[in-house]
Amino acid sequence: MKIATFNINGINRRFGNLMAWLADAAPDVVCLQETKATDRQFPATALADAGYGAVWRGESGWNGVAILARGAEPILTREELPGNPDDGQARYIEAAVNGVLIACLYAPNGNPRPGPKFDYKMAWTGRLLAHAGELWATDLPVVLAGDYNIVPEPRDIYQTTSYRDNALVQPESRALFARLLAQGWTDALRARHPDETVYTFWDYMRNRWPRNAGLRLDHLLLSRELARKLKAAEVDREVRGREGASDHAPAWIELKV
DNA sequence: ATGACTGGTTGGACCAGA
Repeated sequence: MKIATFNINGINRRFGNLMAWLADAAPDVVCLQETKATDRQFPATALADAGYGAVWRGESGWNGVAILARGAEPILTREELPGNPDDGQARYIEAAVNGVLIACLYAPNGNPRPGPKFDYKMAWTGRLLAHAGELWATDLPVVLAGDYNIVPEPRDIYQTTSYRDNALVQPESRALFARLLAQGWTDALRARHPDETVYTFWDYMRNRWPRNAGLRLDHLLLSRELARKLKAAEVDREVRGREGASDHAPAWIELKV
């Protein structure tokens, strides 16, 4: 079973890129972030024509998340992160596919810092930590996949000082990610590549892709049982180099299921 | 500190991303 996460940065603007990658990679499950489409604008019919069932939650202009399943209909279990009924941003969706609980998340960026956006990042990611703790306690097979907007360690970003004050690399941000791992979750990409540099995002600006000036922001965290079944974890880097690409590349895992 | 890239919402600069 192959499960991917991909910050698509506009599903309709980049529908051709998405279709080409789906045809090549043939993932069983795809977590999408930044669909930037309202629920009505979501291209459910075209995805169904390509063989993918979907659940989605969008809003106008920004954010938006979706879970696709090849030859199946995901069974929706949640469409918001618990803990704040006043938070209307479309950043979380959760569904069961083939016996695996898939959590698709798009954590807030948090810039500029300090300020209300950074406070929101901390609060939202804190709510994620709480929910992840509850999921861990169920002992279900769970994948927490998405754009966490956190660079876990210094080696997960290219050599630079330009991100020094950025929300993505702050000790408070990294501490939240570390607390997730401390619950027991396995960071699949790092587990399969303990000594390699792995990036999933390259800014559009300043030739960051040709220079390989990247960051690792997209993560797949695995529950205990699924970690034992992990066969492979990779980033489809070449997708970032295509015409009209998102600024993120897809990351995926292969499970023995 | 600023600018540089891209998408979306608009009807034009502006917000947001990271």
